[in-house]
Amino acid sequence: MGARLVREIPGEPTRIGRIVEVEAYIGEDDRASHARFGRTDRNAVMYGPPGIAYVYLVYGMYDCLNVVTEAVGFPAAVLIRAVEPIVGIDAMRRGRVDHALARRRPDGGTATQPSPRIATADLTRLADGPGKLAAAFAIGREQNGVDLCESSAGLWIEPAADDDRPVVVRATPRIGIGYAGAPWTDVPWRLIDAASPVTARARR
DNA sequence: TCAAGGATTACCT
DNA sequence: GGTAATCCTTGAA
Repeated sequence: MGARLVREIPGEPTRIGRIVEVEAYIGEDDRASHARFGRTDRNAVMYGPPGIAYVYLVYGMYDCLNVVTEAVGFPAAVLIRAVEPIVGIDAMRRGRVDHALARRRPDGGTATQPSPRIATADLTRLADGPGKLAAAFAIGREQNGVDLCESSAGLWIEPAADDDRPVVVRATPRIGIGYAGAPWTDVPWRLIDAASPVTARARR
């Protein structure tokens, strides 16, 4: 929380965002975790070393970025749910629009497809969800398995700057995991920076 | 092989 | 506040 997510793509401006919302998924016992069925092709990186990106597709249309945590052999990860845009705002907007365009079906007839209506004007809504964040930072499953502790893959995480605003942590239940059942639907493993304008509309 | 459903979002009422 | 969109992964057959 408060750390900086950095994205470097050749020919594009650098993107930097301050992490203000995350969720933790811890072990095979956690019925909300992708590791709940044990090791599979999809979740394999969760069983590897910490500091690695785990990127997966949700609902057939959005990618989500996680950071693997814990020791080798123990599956755990932190889902990055929202960032405050700091650097590369226009590139983030472009990422959102590009994602929306890619989602459109080819127009087979005369019907006009509406242009993507992406609310890119409001900075607090540019990357305020896991799918939006991945689109804004041009992150996809190609980044699954990259080392987030070094810069060679063009995607990494840095500590907060010394003069960054301190994080005010608020913990709540995780979002969208009703299938997990009690007690997993209630454990407060979602963390929010309560002082961030990005999380001001956060549920609960 | 098959059917079910999802760590979300945008758009509608 | 409700729900469609959309593709993969998963467990079961």
